[in-house]
Amino acid sequence: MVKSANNMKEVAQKAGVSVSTVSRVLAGKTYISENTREMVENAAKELNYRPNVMAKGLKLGRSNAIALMIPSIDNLMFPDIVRGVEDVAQSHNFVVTLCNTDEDMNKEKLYMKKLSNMGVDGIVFATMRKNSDYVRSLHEEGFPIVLTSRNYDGKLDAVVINNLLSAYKGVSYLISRGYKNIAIALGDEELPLYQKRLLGYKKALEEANIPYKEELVMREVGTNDSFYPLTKDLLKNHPEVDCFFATNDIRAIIIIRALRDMGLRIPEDIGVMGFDDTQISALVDPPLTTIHQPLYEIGASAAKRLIFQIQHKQEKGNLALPKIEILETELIVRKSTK
Amino acid sequence: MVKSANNMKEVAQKAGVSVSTVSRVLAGKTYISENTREMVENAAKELNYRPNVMAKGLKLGRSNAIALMIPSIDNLMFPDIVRGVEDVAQSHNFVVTLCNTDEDMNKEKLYMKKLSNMGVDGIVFATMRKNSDYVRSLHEEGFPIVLTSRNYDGKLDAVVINNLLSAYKGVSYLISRGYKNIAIALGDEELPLYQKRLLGYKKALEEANIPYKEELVMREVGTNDSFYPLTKDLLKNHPEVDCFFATNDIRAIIIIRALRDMGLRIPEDIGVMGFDDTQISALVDPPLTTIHQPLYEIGASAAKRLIFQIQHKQEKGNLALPKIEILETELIVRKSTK
DNA sequence: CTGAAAGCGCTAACAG
DNA sequence: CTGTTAGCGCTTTCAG
Repeated sequence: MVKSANNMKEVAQKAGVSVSTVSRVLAGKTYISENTREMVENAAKELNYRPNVMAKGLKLGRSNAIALMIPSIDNLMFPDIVRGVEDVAQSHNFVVTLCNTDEDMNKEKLYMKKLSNMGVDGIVFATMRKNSDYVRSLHEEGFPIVLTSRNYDGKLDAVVINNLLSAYKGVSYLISRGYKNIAIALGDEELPLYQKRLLGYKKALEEANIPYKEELVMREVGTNDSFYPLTKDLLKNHPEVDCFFATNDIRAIIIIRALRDMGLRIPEDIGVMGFDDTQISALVDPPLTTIHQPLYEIGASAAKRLIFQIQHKQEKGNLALPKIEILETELIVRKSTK
Repeated sequence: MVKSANNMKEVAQKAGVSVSTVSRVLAGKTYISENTREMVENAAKELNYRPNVMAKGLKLGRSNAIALMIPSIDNLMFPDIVRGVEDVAQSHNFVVTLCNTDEDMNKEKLYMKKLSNMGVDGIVFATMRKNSDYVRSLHEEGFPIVLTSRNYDGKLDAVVINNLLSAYKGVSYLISRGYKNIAIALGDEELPLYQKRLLGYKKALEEANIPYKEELVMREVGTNDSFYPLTKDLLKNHPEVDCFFATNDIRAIIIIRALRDMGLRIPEDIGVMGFDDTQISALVDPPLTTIHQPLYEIGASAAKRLIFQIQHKQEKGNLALPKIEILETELIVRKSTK
């Protein structure tokens, strides 16, 4: 195999100095005579020297890479989070490895096994679940980890939103607009974020003295698409429903489709509210009234915190105490509610 | 700093054998007595041994990672391509580093500098431009590279679609539906793919004996948003226009918005066709008639080819001759045309 | 200010 | 079948 034939040794030879000198000028931390510095820099440039990432990493005990675990980049929640992560990673001279897990724990474990020992210096998990113990034990070994969006318990760093409050704000708004019989479309209830959104919904109803009815809670069976029949069924049994609070934008879109196929107009006949404010929500018809999550900032903050932990560990030998960062959401009123 | 304290040496000690033996059983290629194999495997399991990616990479001269350069993951063209790349990478035991370049050559060069020497074993570029000479020279050094979507010239591997033919098919369909005055919304004309789509448009017109009119060509100024005023202006000056052929879906959506704001109904009053068939095109109103690009397959094929080249180089010492792979597109008729 | 030497963790001859 | 040894390319003492 043709070797890359481009290393410090060659630069050293060309410049007529030792490898250690080359290392020193390229690191640029210590004083070097102006003369040799120039020689080395020229030699490096002429040979188009590019440092060997692996060698450096092996020696220094770090890779300058972080990983980001997400369910799937196809889910419109994640492109913005990824951008946030990558932008701050880049500005700190880190590179990011993207891992799509499809919510498959085995896939995730495989990735972690491959990456945890020098593959990356830390991991952002947007995939945390109740039983992700392998994540916790990796953290206990002292491996830098930051959670986003999902489960968190105070033991690990996390950057999240206040789901209860956000749902509460949304549903309160609906009530303030005169809606009285609001159904809710829930996601995977194993995830605390959906439990919290349900709680927020309940709280808003309670505060308005609207009785909570279990029958108005739509629970996903399998995929998002299940909300299509669910919506039709619900409305058949409860024609009094005048609004749907969907716990994400895709569900809102599916509900709208079902409603339209029943001959209903949005928002004239019935209202629909989304959650997340992903890229599509402004583009669909009608543009969605929804709760904006600062996705980019979530990614950016998570990466910042992760890199902080990586450096902390590098310098002090251990991780800093975990911190939960809560970012603000915002109600975005568009055209899917009256 | 607390070292990860988990290496072959420890496993070897615990198992009472030498490091090379550990290496051998863990590699699993050569015969080892059943006895020691078991000892080693147990020791490894008990110590939760995870191989050091960097050490292995340095020794073997490969990282088992590939990079993917894209303009931005926010652009809905790319999530599917990324999934395609990652799925095949994963199945070949590679990991993928995602690089958002924002079409910024300096950012891209920085990434390449950082990744080219052992950072990754090869790169998929979805960002190729006329003047991306640094990509070509990296390739000439023998570095595995595959292009997608953009420029290509036969010197580098590429997986693409036939843009001319696809546009031709699309516009021919429009003509067959009775549209006679079709405007076109072009993208960055430095990119051959848009030149080709224009050519396809022209060819379809020509074949139908419809004269090509330069005035019906809308050229982007700055961002996609420029098509909003552009559309209004065009229609003011050319009220005879009965259809817009947009060279991507986002542009189609913006045009639709402009048209609606002028009081026009789609498709009753005027038609709009998109291109790409990204995730949103089925979700917007009206759902877009568009040209489907097999985005996932593009990513998957590119990754396959890249890994092939990496292995070829590994085994034979040089790259295989470049190959251009052309994937099929498909006309998707939805509701934005009559 | 600079060179020699050791070693990060792993694999691959080379012996035996 | 297994141990010893060298070395991947780099950084970092330790001398000088």
